[in-house]
Amino acid sequence: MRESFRKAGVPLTHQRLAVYEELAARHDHPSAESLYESLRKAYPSLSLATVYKTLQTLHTLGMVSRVDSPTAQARYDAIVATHHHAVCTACGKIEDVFDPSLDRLSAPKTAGFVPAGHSVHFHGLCAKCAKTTDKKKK
Amino acid sequence: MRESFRKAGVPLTHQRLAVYEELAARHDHPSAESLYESLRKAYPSLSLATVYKTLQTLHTLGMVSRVDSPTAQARYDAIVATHHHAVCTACGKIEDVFDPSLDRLSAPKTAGFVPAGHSVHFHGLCAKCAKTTDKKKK
DNA sequence: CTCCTGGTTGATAACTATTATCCGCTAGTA
DNA sequence: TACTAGCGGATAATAGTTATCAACCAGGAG
Repeated sequence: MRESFRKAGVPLTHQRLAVYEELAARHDHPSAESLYESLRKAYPSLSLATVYKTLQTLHTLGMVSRVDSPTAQARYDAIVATHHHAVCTACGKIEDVFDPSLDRLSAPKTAGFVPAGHSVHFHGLCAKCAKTTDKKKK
Repeated sequence: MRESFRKAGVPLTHQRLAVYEELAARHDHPSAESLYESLRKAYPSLSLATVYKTLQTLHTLGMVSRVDSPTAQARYDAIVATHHHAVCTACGKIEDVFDPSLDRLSAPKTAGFVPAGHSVHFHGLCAKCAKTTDKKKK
């Protein structure tokens, strides 16, 4: 934990530790606001902006994951048939993925959950961005 | 098309037709704003709010699908290991789904895409909301 | 232990995506 | 063609998130 920060060269502050510990203790996938509400009891001076910035930092360090898509905007599609998506993490491009084998995934075994459908999100680099990244490495 | 509207009892206006046709003609999963930009050339009087409202209408009619998650807020998770989610469409609750069989999905065959990972989103009703819906039906 | 310095914090303003409001107008029906 | 419920347009309002910037703290040098 402490090492992860040192390795990345970012200071380990009280606030960052507090945000991470709170998040690790909860299993309800809280939003930034929700974390802020919980934390302000123990740290009244904590700012909401700090929670956002800290979550961002932790995310880039790979210590935390985001549940929802990284693009804030809702994006639409005239294709209603079941299909899946490949999202480019660099440019945000969304490509359709048609693969019937993905359509027949078994429903989750979580007790009482009534499944209505599912979708698979692949994330990675699209052809164009993969090439660009390649060039940078050279 | 025209029937879908009649069946649902909603008027088929020029604007709705225009939005749908534009969306059907594109395959880049445009956002509301992006559609608005394209449409305002042919329909200068079109309002952005109308695009939003129309997309919402089309979505509830099942004629259009949203790519991103329905919850606007980003939600975080201290679990970095590969796992999946079951999202309740009624209350927004997110449950973790651990199922190794889902972790080994084949990467998309889209040309040039460099996959980094994937996640499966189940959507449906959680145990609590399924019960509530049941009561309403009675 | 103390000082220094760059990165961080906190408070707030700004910004972006989306939704609500209100009034004039239009699609669908008779 | 006339009627009327619902829609469209313009704008304000809202929610979530990010930018700004002065004051402050963590962590290394001395």
